[in-house]
Amino acid sequence: MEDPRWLTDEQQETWRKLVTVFTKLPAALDAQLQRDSSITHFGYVVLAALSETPGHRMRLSNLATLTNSSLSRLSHVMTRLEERGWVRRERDPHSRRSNVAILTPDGMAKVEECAPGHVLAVWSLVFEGLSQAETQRLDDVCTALIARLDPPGQ
Amino acid sequence: MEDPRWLTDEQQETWRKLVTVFTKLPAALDAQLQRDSSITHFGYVVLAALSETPGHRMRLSNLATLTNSSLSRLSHVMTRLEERGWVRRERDPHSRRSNVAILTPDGMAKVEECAPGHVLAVWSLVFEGLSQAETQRLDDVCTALIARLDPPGQ
DNA sequence: CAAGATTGACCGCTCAATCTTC
DNA sequence: GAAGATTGAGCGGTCAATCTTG
Repeated sequence: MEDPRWLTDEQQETWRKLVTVFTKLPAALDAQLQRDSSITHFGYVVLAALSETPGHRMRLSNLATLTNSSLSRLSHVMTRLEERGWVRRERDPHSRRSNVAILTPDGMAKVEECAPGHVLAVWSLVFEGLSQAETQRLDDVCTALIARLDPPGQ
Repeated sequence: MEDPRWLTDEQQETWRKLVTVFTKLPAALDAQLQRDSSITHFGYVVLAALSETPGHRMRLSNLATLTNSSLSRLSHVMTRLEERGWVRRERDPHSRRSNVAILTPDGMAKVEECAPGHVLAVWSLVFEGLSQAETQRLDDVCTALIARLDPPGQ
């Protein structure tokens, strides 16, 4: 666990599998949502995040953090979601340089329309095959990985 | 573990974490390779796969399967890698409708140039923080997920 | 100058259409 | 017609530049 110049055989094997997972899982999610609801997984994540928030509204910078995206990416997506009538933007009354994303009624309806198919996909791609103990292990592993990915030292 | 209509609270929480991982991990890998070596993670995967093969050559359809990509995606990437002189294509002598991807000497040099930085990134993003037991659990979890993602019933 | 946000150019991927070989 | 592969259009994302507010 000390020499970063190579990986052990076990680590290489595990790495290949992890790459397969993060290649295929997002592709499968996007494919389902695109096919059944004509929306990106990330677009859905944005709408879903707003739908769980009091007043269905949130500052863009906070929304970007919550959805693990850059402000630039979020802004582009907001533009597309706005064109479809699912969100709108408002100036934050408390700070003139902040903007707030707001879920429209149509947007809320869209989330509710997408959710069943998406949940089914998540369930059958991930959780159907996992026992409660395995789910807990998946959670632990993700927690450990996130600790490395979200630079704790800032 | 039976009703696909909703996820349990634990599953929802685990799902959020998993989404964070497969959002940030590929982004971090791409960022490192792009910054230090001006190559995509997927481009690197293609070159690395060829570098481990006898004769540094492989049929495109096999390479697509091995790298979890569509033939279309692979073909586009091959075009870009070819323009940079790292691979070339040849007609398969055994089957006139198959093509073979071949790693050039420059391509081999490119892999060797990229590898140290990439390995260091993988190590510090993933394995540095994991004990051997945790690595084994990560492997198990990935194996379980892949079983669902790679439709076994074809 | 930093934080919040937007914009445009460029690049990579997906999807459907197409071509060739079996 | 299916398998192997390529191509072009269109879309989503990144990066750097820009604008405004604090």
